[in-house]
Amino acid sequence: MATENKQTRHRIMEVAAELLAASTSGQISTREVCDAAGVRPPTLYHHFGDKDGLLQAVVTDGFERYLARKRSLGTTGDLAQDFRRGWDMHVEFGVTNAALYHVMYGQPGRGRTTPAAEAAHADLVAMMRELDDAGRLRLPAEVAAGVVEAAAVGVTFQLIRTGGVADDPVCVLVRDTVAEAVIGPARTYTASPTTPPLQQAAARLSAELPHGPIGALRASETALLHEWLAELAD
Amino acid sequence: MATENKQTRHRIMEVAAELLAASTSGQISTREVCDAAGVRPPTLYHHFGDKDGLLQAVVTDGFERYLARKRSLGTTGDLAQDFRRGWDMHVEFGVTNAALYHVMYGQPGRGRTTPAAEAAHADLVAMMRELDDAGRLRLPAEVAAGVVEAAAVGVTFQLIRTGGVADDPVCVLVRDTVAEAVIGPARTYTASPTTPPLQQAAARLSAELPHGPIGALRASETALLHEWLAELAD
DNA sequence: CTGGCGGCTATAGCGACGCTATAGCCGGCG
DNA sequence: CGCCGGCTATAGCGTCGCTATAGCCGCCAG
Repeated sequence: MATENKQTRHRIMEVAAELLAASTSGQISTREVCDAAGVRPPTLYHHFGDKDGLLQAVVTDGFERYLARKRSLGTTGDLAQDFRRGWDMHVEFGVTNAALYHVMYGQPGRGRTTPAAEAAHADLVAMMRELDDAGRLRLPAEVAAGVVEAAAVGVTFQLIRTGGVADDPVCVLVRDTVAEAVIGPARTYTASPTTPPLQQAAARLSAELPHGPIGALRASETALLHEWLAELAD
Repeated sequence: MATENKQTRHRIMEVAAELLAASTSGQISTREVCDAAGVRPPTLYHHFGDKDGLLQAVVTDGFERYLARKRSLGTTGDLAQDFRRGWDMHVEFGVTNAALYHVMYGQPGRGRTTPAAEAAHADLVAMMRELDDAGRLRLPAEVAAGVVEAAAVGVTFQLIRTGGVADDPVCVLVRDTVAEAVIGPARTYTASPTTPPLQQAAARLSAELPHGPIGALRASETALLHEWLAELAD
């Protein structure tokens, strides 16, 4: 029982994360954490100070694992695609760890920012700086990071509320809209080689198809059609 | 002391709203509400059932006042400008009533939606329908409402966190970006009839497009796409 | 006038919460 | 061996959301 310092601390965090994930209300009590971890309250408060300290430790740990996984994927070479992948991973983390995500971004206090949220913000600013260095950013890096963060957090909360998943059309739509507003075109160097017939046909129709209602299709439907054609031509 | 039913109930709600606005943590206790209102706990629970009932009553009342004020402004005649004004009012309500806004949209429970949030959603869908009827919506009304809601709530939370105001550049940027993505240009009545090149392109894509899911499109979506292509090629 | 009736409120208290003052365990070091 | 310091347990404080019970008081029939 001597040097199980780290072990006890780690076990408490594990148990707290499990209870938090299993909780429907997103709230846990320190007492149930203590019971489940086989520990008395003073031990918990010795390691984490107070309940908020425990929650912050749990969410920071979970988010750092997510960040490590994200970084381990490296880059695809295409900054715009890296952006989309980063967005999707952020949303997926929030949806699969709804309770933790609320601890990160759902704190009522004015001006409060959790360590995990600050880490996410720093990571985002770094990506924006990368885009800026490549000459593909349409806005100052800090403003762009603010735009992306606001939109991504909003979408994630929405998906949590509606029980949606990361490939929800709303999520993809907002993601690509924000991407287009923030990221500029790649350097002219592209010159897409050997476009498959399906993509050619989609691009051709996209060029011919007017915006607004046509035939039996309403304006909203042609708009969605344009969206799909862009997806197919990509 | 007889028929002060409504008066007592109303006073409790007023006191609760004040305490909630004055609270830095965004949390209030039923006991301090009772003390401030000069009332004992059973009275509070008689009128509101439980603490959540009180909070919902307060937030619903505040939000209904906001909705009434919004509707009393009428329309400007320009739907796009109405959209921007509605966005700004929503954000302003959230920023100036941060605690209430967290009760509306910051509930951890999966799939939970508060009455006030549902009212806001219904109002938004109505506006999107109006845009659709005018032929200026690029997306189905429900999808558009989801996009706008996610972005607006995200921006509002962001402003509350950072202590910003409604005319923050990030807010305006996201607002106009979303507006451009959702709202199309005013109708021009060019009414281009289905030209042969369009029909050719539609038929060509229809031949190339497989049945079943492809890329980001689900099977149901490709099916609908095939339908529309047949419509265009007709 | 009066006596019951029913809606609203107060008294008092339950169980659970976050948190802690205090003391005891126990391995490492002189 | 003794003592010292980090970790843990016992027990409890004050507060929380909520409620069982009873009493107040205007209202209406008798």
